Amino acid sequence: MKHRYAMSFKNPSSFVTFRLAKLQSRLNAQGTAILKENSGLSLVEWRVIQVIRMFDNPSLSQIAEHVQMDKGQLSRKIKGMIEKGLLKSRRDDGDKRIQKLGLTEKAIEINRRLMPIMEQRQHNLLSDVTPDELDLFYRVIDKIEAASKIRDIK
Amino acid sequence: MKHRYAMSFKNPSSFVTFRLAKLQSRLNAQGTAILKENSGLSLVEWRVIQVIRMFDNPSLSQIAEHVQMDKGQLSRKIKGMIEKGLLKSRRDDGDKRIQKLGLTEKAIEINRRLMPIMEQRQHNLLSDVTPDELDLFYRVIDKIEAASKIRDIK
DNA sequence: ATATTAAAGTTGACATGTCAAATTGTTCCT
DNA sequence: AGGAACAATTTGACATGTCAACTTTAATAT
Repeated sequence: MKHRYAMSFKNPSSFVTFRLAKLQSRLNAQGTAILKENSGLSLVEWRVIQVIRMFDNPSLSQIAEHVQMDKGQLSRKIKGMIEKGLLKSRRDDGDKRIQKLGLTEKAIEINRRLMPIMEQRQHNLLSDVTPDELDLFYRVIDKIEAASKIRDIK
Repeated sequence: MKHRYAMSFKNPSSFVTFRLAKLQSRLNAQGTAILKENSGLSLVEWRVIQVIRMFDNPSLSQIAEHVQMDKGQLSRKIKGMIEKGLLKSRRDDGDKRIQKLGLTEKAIEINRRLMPIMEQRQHNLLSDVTPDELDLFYRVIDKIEAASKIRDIK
């Protein structure tokens, strides 16, 4: 179903993208601060750990896909995380290009400690949002994301 | 009204922040690409122009507030935009610390050309979202943003 | 089979973002 | 008035993000 919007653009937040960017900026700052207080992790490191934890020894490319992140950046990040003793990698048996990534005990331990804090944060962020609203919110996000993948703009 | 969520966290998108970060990453890439094809502006430059256009000769701090951006970064960005002939600044008559920023003809011209393209983009992004859904979407964003400002986490 | 094309990951160059300290001008207090 | 506390902006140092080229291995197409 298509909709036509009478757009006024009286203020910059008339652009969804603008509004989202602003929110994102706040959430990043808050998330970074929480992680700093409670661990030595950066936001990206936290996200990488979540992805590895929730998927089965993903490859770098798969992680990049899940966190929608540049492979180059991720490559360096992961190297750093291996040096910090958070991740371990082993070559795939079949395809020798691929490195499968897993968490070390240290990362699992940090995650165990951090998880309740991050869940609490989520709870706080959503405390005024009803479950129905949240459902719809996710659905709209999906729609916008789907639309953002369509190549032609003009 | 407070809600308690039974959170499962089976996949990383169980975190709203995660889901939003991923969307944001896509939208940034798309926005940057569109601006590159149709102008020489970066995303931040585009946003700065919108803020200046929609408010009355704002100061650097006011812009920083509206785009939720680091003042240091903005300071450099604005210097660059002045050099590129997009912005003009004059010292405030009363308070000599403040610089009031305005658009040059060049920026106004670029904006005139870009505006329909960016509106079209917004239209495309939202084409599957009903006006009601969009309303709610904005309301949820507001709630999350409000919650993100509350200092105490624990 | 072998040549072409493509995928996974790495690297370098450069733009952007973040944080804190420094600078300059204002305001408030006594 | 004189100084402490503050606000607006700038600067420096350093982390992160982006883009494109490059290496190695795999898949595909003659």
